[in-house]
Amino acid sequence: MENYQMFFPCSSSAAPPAYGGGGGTMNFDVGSTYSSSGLFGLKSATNHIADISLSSAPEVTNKDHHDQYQLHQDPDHHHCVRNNHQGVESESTEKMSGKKLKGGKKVRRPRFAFQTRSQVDILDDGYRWRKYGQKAVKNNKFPRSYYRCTYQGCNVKKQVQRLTRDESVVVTTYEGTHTHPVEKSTDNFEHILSQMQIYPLPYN
DNA sequence: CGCATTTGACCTGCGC
DNA sequence: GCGCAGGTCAAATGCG
Repeated sequence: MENYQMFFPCSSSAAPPAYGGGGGTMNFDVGSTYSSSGLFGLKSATNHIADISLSSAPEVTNKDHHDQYQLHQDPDHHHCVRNNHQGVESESTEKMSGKKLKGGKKVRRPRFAFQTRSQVDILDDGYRWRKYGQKAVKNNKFPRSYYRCTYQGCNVKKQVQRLTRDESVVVTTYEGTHTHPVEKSTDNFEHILSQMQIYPLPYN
């Protein structure tokens, strides 16, 4: 049985900024990403997530380089992490995502990263993903894997990476919004999510 | 056979 | 301009 432990670093001492109302239960107000289908479009997830325990994250701040993932979202800007460039809205140009976009300005899509403690890299969030790349990441002994939702017309992507500092921690970054319902029953995960408390970090 | 994964090449942005 | 790092593509390969 996997033990998924969500890391939502609490920065209780610092009042979170406006979005989502700050603090409280499951209150993302992040425009497209938190769609009607749920968190990151995860309406729910996982058949086999059995024991997910909320945690006021142990110190996960990672000063070395881009490992510095913490729960964050960036509707328009890149915050803690280097989630820069990327995100072309147009479906037709999706293929060019991250590549040249002649004459066009880039529109950044919101991204979410969160950490989970898990033996496995892939959280079964109920959607079907196809791996399209893997890269070694600097200052990290684990590679980062890139996945795309396989549903036709859905251009949601996610990245999965394990932290060097703590091998049991998996960082998942979602980008985009699912345009379709979840493909499997994932009631359990939905229940988990409904109980989560989110404490967004302040941005600098 | 069809679909998913692997993996090296390629492209782009950024910092120096 | 150059090198580095991140992100994507696509051919090859694996698997059911």
